[in-house]
Amino acid sequence: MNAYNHPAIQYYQDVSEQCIHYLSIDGVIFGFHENQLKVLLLRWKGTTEWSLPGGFIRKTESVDVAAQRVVRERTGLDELYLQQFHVFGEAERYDQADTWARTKLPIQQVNWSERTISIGYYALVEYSKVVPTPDFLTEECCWWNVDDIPPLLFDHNHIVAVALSSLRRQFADQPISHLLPSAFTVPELQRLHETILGQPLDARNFYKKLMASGTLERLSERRAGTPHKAPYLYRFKPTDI
Amino acid sequence: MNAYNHPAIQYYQDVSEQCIHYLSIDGVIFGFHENQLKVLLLRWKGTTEWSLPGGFIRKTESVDVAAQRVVRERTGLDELYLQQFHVFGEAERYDQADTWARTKLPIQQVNWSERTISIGYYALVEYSKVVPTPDFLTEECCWWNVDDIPPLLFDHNHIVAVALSSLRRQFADQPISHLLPSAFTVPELQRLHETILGQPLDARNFYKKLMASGTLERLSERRAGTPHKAPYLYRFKPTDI
DNA sequence: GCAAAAGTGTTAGGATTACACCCATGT
DNA sequence: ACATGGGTGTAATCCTAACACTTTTGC
Repeated sequence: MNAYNHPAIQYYQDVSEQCIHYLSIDGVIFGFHENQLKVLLLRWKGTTEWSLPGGFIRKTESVDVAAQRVVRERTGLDELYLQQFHVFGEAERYDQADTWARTKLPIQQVNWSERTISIGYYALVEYSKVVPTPDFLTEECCWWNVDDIPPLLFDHNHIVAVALSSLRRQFADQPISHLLPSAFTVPELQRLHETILGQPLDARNFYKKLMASGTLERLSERRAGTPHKAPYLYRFKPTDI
Repeated sequence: MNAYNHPAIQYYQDVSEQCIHYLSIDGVIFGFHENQLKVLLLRWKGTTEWSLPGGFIRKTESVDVAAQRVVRERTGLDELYLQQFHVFGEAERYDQADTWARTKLPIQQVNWSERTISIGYYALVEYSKVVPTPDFLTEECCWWNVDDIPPLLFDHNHIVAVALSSLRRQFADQPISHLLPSAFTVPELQRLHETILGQPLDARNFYKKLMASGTLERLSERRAGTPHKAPYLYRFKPTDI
């Protein structure tokens, strides 16, 4: 394949015609597995360089819909907890020449050296339901522990950091349901909160506060297949509105 | 003046060349005066229609800088507390035909019927320092009590509502200095907080909490020229970072 | 002097934190 | 039996909310 029929060229031509210039979406897709908060990253074809998934907004498409599209294409998931959290609008967000060189795209061919404003969204998804799927510019899509993220392309390390702090602020005082399956145990929820907060929590106080919130209901089953005492399963009460 | 030399035409031509398409900034400029939270609005030429101030982003300009520019041009102020709070990106945010008719612009002449994504910023400014200045499409710029805002052009009533709730959330638990002069009295600060929260506060508890925060220092002067007992002036301690 | 606002301390209640033991299960 | 994690109550502390009187000043 030479630079002239590189799939990026057709893609950027289509984007150029159909999408809004200078504007993009970056998605920080959070999952939770084995007591680790994870983020979905993409490895670019023929490189060892990683980035967040992203995309562009069609000229008549709602921004939220575009963000959903981005996340859906990488995860296969449709019903999403999706939250706009920041616009990254600096005139020089990163070293463009360096970054495009690292992607190994024949970017000279596509007139896409303009500056980009990016709208950051984060998604909270159920890890086990995700089918990580690379796009046509990338050859690998997989989960990374947020604590072990390598240096990313563009300013994506910064975007992840802002997403994480937004997530922490937003859920400072409410239980997070979206990263777990609909039925879960209290200790599982506690591990999730501990991971996001980055500090251990007292099991008794956690349990008490949770019950006081009145949003949980205990199911009749317990979590099977574990060693030791089988914990009860709970779910969030359906909100009847 | 006919439609062909309407200043809007030249403006939109310039914007079209120099600025990013489909993207704009709307500014919710908050002030505080006579125990009322106020917002700066513009009345469009030859109409009784009001809107928020707004503007466009130059192709190589940081979004924050563009927002500063918008606010500076309407207020004359340069050092601003400015906060990005939401992106309004719905595909159909308002009835375009209706809105453009209400502006009485010869908008058929300017090819500007495209959809717009708007980045919302709010600014907290010192009321007395503002020189409200209309732009070339508007003939009046003045303060409105947030509680008395008329039906605005575009979806600007919605934007104000979101700005206000962001402001309340953001300052749920910290004193707001930016809407008052640098030296102020505790009762003045209390009125401000009461106005933003929409509920009365207990003076003793307010005072205690404020002092406990350790961020205030009492000046030697008192507020002169008031009837009754002269209150002490305070200021926020300069943060030595 | 009197009306109006400023300035301040104490107490009660609610929420948060700290802390320890028994239970169920798989090995 | 024992190792491992689950499940739960009580007491101390801190924070928040309620509440009233004296001081100052202009009129």
